[in-house]
Order: sequence, then structure tokens, then C-alpha cells
Amino acid sequence: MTAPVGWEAIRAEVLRRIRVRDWAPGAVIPSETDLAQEFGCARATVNRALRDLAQAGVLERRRRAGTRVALHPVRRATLDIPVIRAEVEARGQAHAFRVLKHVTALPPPPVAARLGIAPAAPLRHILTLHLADGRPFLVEERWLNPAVLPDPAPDFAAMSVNEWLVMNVPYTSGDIAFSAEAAGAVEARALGIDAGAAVFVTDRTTWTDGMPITAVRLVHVPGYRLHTSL
Amino acid sequence: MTAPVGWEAIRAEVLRRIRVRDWAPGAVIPSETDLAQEFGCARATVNRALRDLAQAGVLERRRRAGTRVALHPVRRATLDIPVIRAEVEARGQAHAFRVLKHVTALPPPPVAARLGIAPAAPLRHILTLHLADGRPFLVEERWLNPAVLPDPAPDFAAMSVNEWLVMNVPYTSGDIAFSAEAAGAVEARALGIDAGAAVFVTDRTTWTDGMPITAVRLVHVPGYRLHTSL
DNA sequence: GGGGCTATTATGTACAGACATATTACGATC
DNA sequence: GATCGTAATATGTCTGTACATAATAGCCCC
Repeated sequence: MTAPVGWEAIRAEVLRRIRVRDWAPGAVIPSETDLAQEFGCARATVNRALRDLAQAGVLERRRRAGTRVALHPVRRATLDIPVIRAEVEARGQAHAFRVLKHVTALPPPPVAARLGIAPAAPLRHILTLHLADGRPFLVEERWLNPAVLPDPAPDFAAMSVNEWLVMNVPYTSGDIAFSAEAAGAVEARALGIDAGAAVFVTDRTTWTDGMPITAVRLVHVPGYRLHTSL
Repeated sequence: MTAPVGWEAIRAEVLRRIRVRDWAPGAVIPSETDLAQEFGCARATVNRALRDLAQAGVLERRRRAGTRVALHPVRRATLDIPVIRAEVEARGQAHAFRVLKHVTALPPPPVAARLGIAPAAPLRHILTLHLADGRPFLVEERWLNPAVLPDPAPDFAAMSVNEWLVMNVPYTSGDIAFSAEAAGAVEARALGIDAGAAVFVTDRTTWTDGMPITAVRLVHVPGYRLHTSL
């Protein structure tokens, strides 16, 4: 057998041994030092390969205890969440949007709770319809913390809130939830579908440095699919 | 300013500079060598930090061209897809399942196409109802390539197909799609809901070494939410 | 036997030096 | 001016060594 060369080759070889059950789920595999000797490379190279597999969820590593094959191999999928405009344009369609509503209002308690702010704090409430090739694509309902806006507020008719935030309050943290719901009356009318139709909903909440930024709810047109690869 | 120590500190410092727009989106940041000198550490340490940020989608790196702040920072979320039993038990509920149907049949053309096999090849068709604390949780409709089964086929009444596959044909590749659909008659009856209700659907197709393994369609009970964090 | 200290061990991280590789910039040539 | 070849450069990777850190195993003592 020719020794694997390069950390990717080592990763492949380790994966192969796991697949053919040379190393069974739950079992401890040889130490980095041993593998480095077997493969004739530096320990750092083995470390790179094993760290990568650990991040992928295939291996579990603990100091002193060693490295073992994951027992319940959670499939870890990564999904890229693009800016809406980029998502539409990636399909070769033209993107446009219309702001349906833009007011300052008190958020409903669940939204305030999700953002971790007092329910009495007024937020910007913005309802936007996004179009792909002129046809409804999704409705974006956003609650925005006005504290992040500069004094002369930007013109959200020219640039979507989403893009403005990405350009000006970048690299936030947050969480996302996906669900299926029946379309409400407002969303249905905006999307041109029947109320009660099954729609794919994305709920996103973002902070930066612990300060709440925005809570968004995207209601996609029926037929939307969120894709990912293992 | 105290120099950051450790690759995570360097990553944090780089992120900070991006956040405060010290380095604007699209701009090229200093080379690894320069940063290593500034931070008083080895280039490998800077490399580790920058590689991590690149994987997170914050930076874009190209040889010779240097490292630049991502212009369209795709949010890259990772979601863990557990075995159904583990998912139910993680909620502190008891998992059980009932096989509603188990036959050998020809797959409908879309399924055959997704798996990349001839439509005339018969597959195992298995319909399973999963319960959480005795209440319907999801319906699993699976088309399984019989070629992966051992000669005395395992008893899928004792162990779910899902778990058997994980234990015996581990570490496959595949792809996943999520969507919202109206519940069909069969699923609705199994889940005890109204036909036409909005349900969250997961479609998964898996291969190993180019050989198709299985195509699964999970129809979740209304109210199900798929969670992730940025 | 139980409790707590210590030695051992595997991973985590860091370093300096080296070579590989992709890509750009530049200069020579036609 | 266009094209091709070459040099320069930033990242990608590997090596060998070193020390840090966490967690286990074993030991001693009570």
C-alpha cells in the first residue's frame, strides 16, 4: 500500500477505514503519534486530518481519552444563506422589491422576547415584497432596532434593509429556524396565493455584541425548496 | 494595545477590525507575513485564524491575490441532522415507531431519477410512523436499494431502517432539501391531522461510492421547527 | 473501601523554517 | 498592440520540536 501523502489523503484513508468498519463506531482509533509513524508524516499533518473529520462530526476527540469514531454520526450539513437579491440573481432572474409598509411600532411580545428587549421599546416595522422576474418570490417582515440606524436614516426604498444591514452592520451572530405554516391573509394577498396555502417560513434573529439588531420572518412562495449538501 | 495571543484571539481581532470597518468589505487585508509580524507570532498561527474565517464565509482567500473581506458575506449555518430516535429523545420524550407498510415495488420516476437508477429496478418501499411519547411525530417514507441489504434481511420491526443504515452503511454522502407542503391523505391520516395542513418536509437522498442507497421523505407534524445557529 | 494526590498520556496549540502552487504583474517579443 | 514567457508574491502545506492542557489511571494514605 502506498502511504497517503498530504492531509487530505490521510483524511480519506481514515474515512475509508471507518467505512469498511476497520474502525467501528464507538471504537478508539490509534493516537496521532502512532498514525503519524504509520503514514510516515509529521503529527501535525495527522492532526489536521483528524481535526477536520472531528469538525465534520465523524470523529469525537477528547484530550487524554483519545479519538473515537462517532457513535451517533450526526450528519452535519452546511447551508449558505445568501442575501435575497443574490439568491434570486443566482437563478438567473431579475430581482426587485417593493416596500409595502414602513412604520414605527411596538413589537408583539414574542418578537420582543426573541430579541431580548423591553416590549415597550418601539421598533421599525417593515414589510417588503421581493420579486423574481416580476413575480412574487417572498414576503419579508422585519422588526428593526432603530438604535443601529444612523441619524439621517438610509433610504430603504433604494436599497433593501437586508442589504443595507449586510453592508453596514456586518458579521453579526444570530439564529435561524425553519418551519412550514399556513399562509396568513396579508402574506397570501402579497404573494398572490390562497390564504392557508402551505408556505416555507424562515425566522431569523440577529445580534451584534449582545445588542439586538433585527428579527426577520421570510414567507416564501409555495414550491420553494431550501437545498443543502452533506 | 496588547497583542492577541493564540489563534482564536487573532481571529477575534481580525473580526473586530472587519466589524468596525477598519477593513471594509471587498478590501484586501495585510498578508499573513505582515500580520504575523504585527501580532508577534508565527505565520502558521495567523494562517489558522484566517483559514477559519474563510471557512466561515467572512474572508475570501486566493493564492497570490491575497485575502479580502467577503463582499457578499453568505451566512453559513451548520445544522445537525440527528437520527430520528436521538432527536426525539433529546427532547426528553420516548421514541417508538410503527412500520405501516413494507413492500417491494417500482419507484415512481422522480424517485428513480433522484437516485440515478433505472425506473424498472424494484426497491424496498417502507412507510414508518415515528412517535414521540406515543403521539405522532413524523411519517417516514423510504425507498431503499435492496443491494445494500445482507442476504437474511435485517428485521426492520426491531430496529428502524434509519438506525440500521447508520450502523451498517455509515458515512455516506448525499443531499437534503427542505420544503413546505400540504399534507397528503395518507400522511394526514397517519399523523392524525387534516389533509391539506401545512407540513414541514425533508427530502434526503444518499449514496455511498456512487451507489444509491436510499431516498427518504420525512413529513413532520405541524408545528415542527428546524433550528440552527449562525 | 473511599478520598484525594500525582504521574501519565493524547490532544491542542505554537513556532521557525522550508518547499509547493496558483496567480498576478511585468517585460520581452512578434 | 497583442501574446507569450518569466519573475515575484501570497497562500497552502509539511516538518520537527516544544510546551500547554485536560482527563484518565494508578497510587498512597486514611
